[in-house]
Amino acid sequence: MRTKNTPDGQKRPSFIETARRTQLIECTIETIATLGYAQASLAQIAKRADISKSIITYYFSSKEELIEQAVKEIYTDAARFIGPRIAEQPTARLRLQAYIQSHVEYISTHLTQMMAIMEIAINFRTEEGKLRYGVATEKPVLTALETLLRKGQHASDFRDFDLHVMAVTIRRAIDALPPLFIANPTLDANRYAQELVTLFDQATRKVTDLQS
Amino acid sequence: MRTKNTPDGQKRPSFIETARRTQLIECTIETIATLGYAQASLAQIAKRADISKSIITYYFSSKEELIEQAVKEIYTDAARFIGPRIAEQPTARLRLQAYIQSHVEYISTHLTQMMAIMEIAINFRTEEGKLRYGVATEKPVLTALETLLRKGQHASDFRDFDLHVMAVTIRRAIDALPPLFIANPTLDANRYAQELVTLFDQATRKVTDLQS
Amino acid sequence: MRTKNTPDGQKRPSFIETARRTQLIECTIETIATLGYAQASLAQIAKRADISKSIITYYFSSKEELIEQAVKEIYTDAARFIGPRIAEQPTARLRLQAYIQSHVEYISTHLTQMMAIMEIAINFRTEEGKLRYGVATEKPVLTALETLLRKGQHASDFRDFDLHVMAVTIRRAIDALPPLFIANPTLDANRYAQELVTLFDQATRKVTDLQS
Amino acid sequence: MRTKNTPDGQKRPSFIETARRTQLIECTIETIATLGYAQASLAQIAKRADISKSIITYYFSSKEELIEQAVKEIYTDAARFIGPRIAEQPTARLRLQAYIQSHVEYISTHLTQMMAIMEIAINFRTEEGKLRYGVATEKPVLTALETLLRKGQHASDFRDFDLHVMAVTIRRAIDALPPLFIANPTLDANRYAQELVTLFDQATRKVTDLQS
DNA sequence: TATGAATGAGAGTTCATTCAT
DNA sequence: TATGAATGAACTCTCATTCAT
Repeated sequence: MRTKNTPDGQKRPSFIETARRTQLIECTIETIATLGYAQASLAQIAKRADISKSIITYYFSSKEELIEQAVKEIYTDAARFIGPRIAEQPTARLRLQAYIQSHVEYISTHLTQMMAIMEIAINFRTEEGKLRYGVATEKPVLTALETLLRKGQHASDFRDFDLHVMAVTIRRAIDALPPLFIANPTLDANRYAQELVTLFDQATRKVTDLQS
Repeated sequence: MRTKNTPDGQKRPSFIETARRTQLIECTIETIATLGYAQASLAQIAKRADISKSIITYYFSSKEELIEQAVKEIYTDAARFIGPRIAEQPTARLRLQAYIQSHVEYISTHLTQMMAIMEIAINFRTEEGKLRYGVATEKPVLTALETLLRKGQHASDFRDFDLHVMAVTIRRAIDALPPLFIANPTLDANRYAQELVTLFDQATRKVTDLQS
Repeated sequence: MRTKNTPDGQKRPSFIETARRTQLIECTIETIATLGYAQASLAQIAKRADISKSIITYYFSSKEELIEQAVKEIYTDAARFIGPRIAEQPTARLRLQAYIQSHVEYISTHLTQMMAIMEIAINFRTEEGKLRYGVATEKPVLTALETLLRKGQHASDFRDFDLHVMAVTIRRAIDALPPLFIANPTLDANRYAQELVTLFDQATRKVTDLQS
Repeated sequence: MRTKNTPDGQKRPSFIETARRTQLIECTIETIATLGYAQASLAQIAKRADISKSIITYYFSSKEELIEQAVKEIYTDAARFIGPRIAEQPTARLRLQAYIQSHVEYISTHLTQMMAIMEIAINFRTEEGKLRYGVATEKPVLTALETLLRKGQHASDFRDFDLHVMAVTIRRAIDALPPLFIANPTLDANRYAQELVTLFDQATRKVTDLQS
């Protein structure tokens, strides 16, 4: 019923609709991040938005759709920030550096979203009981990172490590951040990023490159 | 009603009680690992144990206690396996190596328990809504690892990295394994461990040590 | 707000109003016939009409009124078709024959309406929980049929059966048709009508009339 | 969870369970008969039984199962009464007579059940929206009646009418009774049955048989 | 004239927990 | 020691209706 196409083109969502959907997605993200996935009932989300429960199902056909929209929103925004920062680097080594730095920067400035998306990734299941954003969903992300690393190996920037192990380790190092930052708000994101950069720079380096 | 200490002495748990508690804890672990934390209702756990739901609340004062016992059980068993393997190593470098290898070995042979404990860590909250096994709970684990690393730095085995960052990165690299092994049962644990060992060996090394 | 009579005269409904009301009644009939009474929510009706839900409550004070109008519409149209066909027959026997034939003919060509009206008759209840179109509402219909039959008895066309039993049986034989035709579209309406005519012709006949 | 088979045989339902299930089925039948299918929510049923809503889903896995059990119960009981009364008759004509009489007798003494089953037949839909006890379900009933009639035709007891039309007409004449009896409790069931018997006796008779 | 926005009531269902036996 | 029985709270979702524009 919401935002449907009409024969003569597309029905633009009204201002209020856009505002409400945005508001509801934000409240959903906040609620999940704050209370955890399991406690983020429609009632809690509505309470946070200070509206009635039914409004949510008025703008979203189901809780499932609401959460999927939230995920989409978060991913899109993150990709817009991070993507270009990596792409503009000329070498694999610099791209890996940019990969880490841009992720840390984005995460440290979007803690709520990052907590929410992790809660969702871990808990959101389809009707058949399988994780909606589980290992399979992460695959493209890992593949992209592996591709970056592989190019580095081909260019002799990197040593001959296992691509998958390295990619997973980098990803998990990054995913570790949201709870860290939330538990310790004074944590210095730049320093943390720099430490990670150095860590993985050494980890990926050819031994001979370290000489002298 | 449950075996509690009384001022005048101790009431030993009966054989049946011990057996039941063990059985229930195992079933809880399996259920959480298989269905996920949210789906692991008392009904599901009882179903898996092929007993009535009430038995659970007879032996455990609440679901909360049951899960806490399960966590305790898993931690204890893991520590018994891993602890000595690390302690017997003479140098920090070897201890780190043993740390990674013994963790990977234990995890790859206790996937159910590891999945369960991760589900619990991520989802189990107190009544006030705070994670019961969150960052605070992990602190001792991290501290121990940091101590290991610090000793290595003092002994000039390791370079001068940030202890916390390195410790977190190692932990997350290890925590990544359960879902990986479950999704890909043919994964070679030894190779994975060796890759991680090499990765963090290089990451912690002093540059000059790598020469020639 | 809706066309109501005022003391000083009458407010004629506008063209648009008439069109809308007709459209909405049609869509209501179709929806009820297709999805069943319970599934025929205002949302479904509006969807079928491709308009907003609110239009319905703009032109009809409530869902109750909408359905009552639909019933009225269906009854009126059916009566216009069937009434004259019966009236023009000279004898009771022929009128009964025409009664059955004209009903079967009308029903077989108005299946949607007939399904809808049956759904409504069976399900539509007042606020107190009583059927709005239950036995009481059917009474005039039965009385008319009973009158026809009584005249036949007085004219010695018919034997001395119980008027009410015969009338009810004839009505139910006719009411049975809509689901039959819908489930089996190849059903021959004329043959069915002829079978019913013969059936009730024999059922109403005096035994002596059947001789020779 | 209810009444499950165990390896060593069958787990008999407890006395209370049997009593509750019986009670709940009865209350369901009464509620549907009284308030209509749409108003017969679990809340209403529980209210009538003076228990909490959850008990219903404790004994029945879903509302669907509850209703199916109710249907089964009603059908079984009715068949037990009616079946033998028909079977014991030697000729088709007498069997048809017994068919009508036993149905009328059973219906007039089980009005609540008959109302309920009609409500259910008309309204109970599967998830796909199709009637659970619709035309298809009635087929065996009609087929049995058609078989009875066909034998009568073969034995030259009956004239050469269309089997399906006659069967449907007889069924509908019988199905008409529950609302009639409820609206008019003083109605004489025996007289009604006798009228129907005569009606269909004449309707099925060969013309020549009526001579003399 | 038309509609989007919003709501509260109530639907079926799940669940941890209590209690009597 | 074990369990069936029962409950109340909370869950997601549907719906007829109201209201401002």
